[in-house]
Amino acid sequence: MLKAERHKYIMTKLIEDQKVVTTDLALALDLSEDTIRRDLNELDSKKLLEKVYGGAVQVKEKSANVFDIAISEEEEKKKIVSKALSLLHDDQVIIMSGGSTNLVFAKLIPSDLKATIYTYSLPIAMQLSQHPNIDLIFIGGKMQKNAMVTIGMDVIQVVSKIKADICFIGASSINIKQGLTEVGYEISIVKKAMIEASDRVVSMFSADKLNTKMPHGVCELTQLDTIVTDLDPYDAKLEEYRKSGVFIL
Amino acid sequence: MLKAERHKYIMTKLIEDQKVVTTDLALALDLSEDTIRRDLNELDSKKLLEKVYGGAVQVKEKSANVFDIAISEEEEKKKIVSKALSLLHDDQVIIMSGGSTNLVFAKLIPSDLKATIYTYSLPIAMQLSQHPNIDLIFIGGKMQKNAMVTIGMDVIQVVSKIKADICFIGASSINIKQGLTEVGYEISIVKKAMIEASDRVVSMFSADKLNTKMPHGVCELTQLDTIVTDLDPYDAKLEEYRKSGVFIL
DNA sequence: ATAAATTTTGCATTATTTTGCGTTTTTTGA
DNA sequence: TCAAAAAACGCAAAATAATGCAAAATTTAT
Repeated sequence: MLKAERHKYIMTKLIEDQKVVTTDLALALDLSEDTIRRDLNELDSKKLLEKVYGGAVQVKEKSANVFDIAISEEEEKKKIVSKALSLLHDDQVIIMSGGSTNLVFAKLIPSDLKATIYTYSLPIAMQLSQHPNIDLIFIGGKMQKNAMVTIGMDVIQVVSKIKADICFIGASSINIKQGLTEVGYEISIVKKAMIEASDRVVSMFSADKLNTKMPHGVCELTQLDTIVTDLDPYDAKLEEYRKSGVFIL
Repeated sequence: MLKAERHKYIMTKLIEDQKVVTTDLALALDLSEDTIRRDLNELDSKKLLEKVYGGAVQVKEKSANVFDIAISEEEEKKKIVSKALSLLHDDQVIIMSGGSTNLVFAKLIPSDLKATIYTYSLPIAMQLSQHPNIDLIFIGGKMQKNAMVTIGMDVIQVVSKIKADICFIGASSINIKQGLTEVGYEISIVKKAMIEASDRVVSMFSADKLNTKMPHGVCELTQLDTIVTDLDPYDAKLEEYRKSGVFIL
């Protein structure tokens, strides 16, 4: 009996019974348990089954839940965004861009806050739909799949008609000379529109974004009202930003 | 019996009865209580259950995670929607309403399907954003939070401008006389617009929705092209629906 | 076709895991 | 507070797995 045949037999048996037992297989195929174990190990390393003590079971298909979004350094980001909670007040009209920092922010928004929030980020909208007192408006359009945000003219058109009190803009990169810059052209346009539509512009990001640059400009430093980072506001790294007149939380 | 099997049995039993009792398990599985306790401890440390004096109970699901959406009778719904997969073709323009049945459908859409899909459901958009070949357009508007869908005039306006090949409409209720009916007025309006915008109208639902009624009418039975249920198309319960001319999958 | 090289297999040995039992400790409910 | 039930602990026996090795089988090269 060929090894390939055995493997096929094992896999068939596994589907039939949801499991296979080493000793049973050795008996049925008239082979030593060692050989069976080697087969099982091989199939296991190919992820075709999961070897367990005494035999093997079916691989539990990782439910690959689309919905649990991994946030890197969530604790770090919590520290950043919690500083910005003081900027929130009842009856504000708020625009939020996408990004994991903003998502963490959305999680921490107190549940008694009464406000109107516009966003074009799917995860943020999901999060905010838990808040009973927030009027949530999702800005529709073509989805950019990896970032889970809508982009394009539809988004711009809606954003440009909003009169918001404050907007929270995630940042890909920021530096003294170019200000905020973005990887994607389309996102940069949307963020420009957000800034136009808002009385106050807040950007939250971790310090490693400082003094970096991306191809597409969003706005000058002077157009930002407030930036929030994990650093102390009086940290030396923020010296030049402070000089530019932007408020640092 | 393999340990993996036992663990599976315990978890199943736990979901069935909301709890498991050590002595009962030892009896049912014909093992010492020590072994059961060890299993329970193991599953507890994996956070799959919570061990208590005398047995174990379900882990108090951290509802903290907004993103895992519970779908009741998911397996049942899979059976329904998989029948409808044959209605999908490349290059179609599709509109999908919300609802858990449609969400299950979205999960099963083959990843090589090239199509344009419009939806106003957050979870469905999240799901479809995993599909590399689908052009996804989210229809924005005010969020109805519990259903995680957008509603209102903004939605209607966008939908009414779509020229779709096919739309998939979840159903709250259906009966011979009134056709499709909905709990919410706003949703009923949106669905009307969907039907107007589509060449072909498909509704998927489980048989317990048959011959029930909600306050707000969506459409007559004759406006539906296809309905998909868990029943056999020639089941007696569907007799009258068949007579009305609607195609039954 | 034959010899060499490689792979596969089974066995002995050693290591690891699992399991049930007796005992002690903790928890529960009266 | 006390007694019964359950859990934890240590331990030893049994089952299973890993490892090294040599024989057998298969493949490859000449």
